[in-house]
Amino acid sequence: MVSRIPKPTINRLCKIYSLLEEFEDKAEITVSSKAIGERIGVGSHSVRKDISYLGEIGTVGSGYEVSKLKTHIGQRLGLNVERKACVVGLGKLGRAIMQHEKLFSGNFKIVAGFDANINLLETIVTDIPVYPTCDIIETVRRNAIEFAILTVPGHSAQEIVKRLIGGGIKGIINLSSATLSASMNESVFISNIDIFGEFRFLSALFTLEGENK
Amino acid sequence: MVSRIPKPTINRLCKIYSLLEEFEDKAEITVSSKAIGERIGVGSHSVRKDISYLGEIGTVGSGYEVSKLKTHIGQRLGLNVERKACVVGLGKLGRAIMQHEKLFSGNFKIVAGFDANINLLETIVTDIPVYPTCDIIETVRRNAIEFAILTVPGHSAQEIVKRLIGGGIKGIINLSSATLSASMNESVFISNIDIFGEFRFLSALFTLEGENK
DNA sequence: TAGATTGTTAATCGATTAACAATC
DNA sequence: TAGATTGTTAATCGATTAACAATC
Repeated sequence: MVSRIPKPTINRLCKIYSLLEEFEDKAEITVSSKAIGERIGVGSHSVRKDISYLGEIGTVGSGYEVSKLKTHIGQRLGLNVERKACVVGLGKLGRAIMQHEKLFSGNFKIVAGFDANINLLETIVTDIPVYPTCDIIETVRRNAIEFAILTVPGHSAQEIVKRLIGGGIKGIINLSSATLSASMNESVFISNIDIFGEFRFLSALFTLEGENK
Repeated sequence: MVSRIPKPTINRLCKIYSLLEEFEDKAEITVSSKAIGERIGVGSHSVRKDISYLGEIGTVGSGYEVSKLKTHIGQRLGLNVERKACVVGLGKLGRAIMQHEKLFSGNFKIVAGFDANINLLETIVTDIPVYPTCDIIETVRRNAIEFAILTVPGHSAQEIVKRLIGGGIKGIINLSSATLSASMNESVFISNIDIFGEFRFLSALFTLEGENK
């Protein structure tokens, strides 16, 4: 039996997967753990250890076959499955993300947008259908939307999450300034990304530089 | 001598700081580690441990004084110092961030924008001065800009970073799909945030659910 | 063969959690 | 006083790093 995969490893495997797409475009046949490590910013041991969670995939002496490794990672992590997503909060940031179609390489598709401001909805020009936030539960359920990206003001984030969960959402990327966490009985994955908070963090690291490595 | 502060702790202290701003607005006088923990999604022990890196600030039995704790965190992490920042890459995402002035509560100020496309620059309506990317080094240096946010395509990220570092930048938030790392001799903090990669990560977590807690 | 590179084990490192004495 | 809550120590947990035998 293959053991549980640690979260940091899952994260790196996702990065490796993206990298392999790039190598495939360049028609590279094989790649070594050293080459991968240099690109994603970790040591070659880490890369080998991470990949070893998927089984024995490499060839001693010559490295990994690009297409084979990509297939293994994709299958194990379910990265080849198409996922439907929605954006909640159609301010500048939300609209920018909704229309960033190019970055959704392959398996993600934004199928709906939501905003509390009905007047704003009328002004949005896009192929993607947009709805008022009161329709979240019904729309998410009807379209079997699995993931959501939150770009609403921090104070309304918690309420929106409740509705998304009510509609059966499976994962949420929270770009609001609020820190959200799923309560015990709810099986939803929440990833908090606070871009502006990140400025503070960098600023703090800089202040503490020296004493802190 | 106070020991080195771990990175996860620094990150949480930043979150606590934001929270304290909120409590201050609500005119709360004191707050307990339990209350803080509930809001940032960690246990009360973690909160106490984190705060204890700053010294003995709380009062046994009644918790922490909001304003006192905020002052301590702010001073130690340098969060009260005003920082100048710039945005490189003025596509939809970059413009959205540049104009998100409201979220820059207090200590961050975006003083410049850059884009490689000179025609695009002409069309941008904003109070913030914008420049072609070839002016990065000179502009960053002249204005003593400390932080940069990168919203350029992945393939040009590395080249832009070189210029930013050439201008003396201290921290970079990288929102491109490329994973960047500072080489040994460069003292710059880089934070990689791949919003679209995060979708993959969530999708993988969901796929592995059950076997992986 | 000789050089390269994997997969795995063991050692190290660092962070989180638990528990509790101290005390307002 | 009794209840609440801190700061700290010790125990646990998990991830990273180092090293190397195996082998193409």
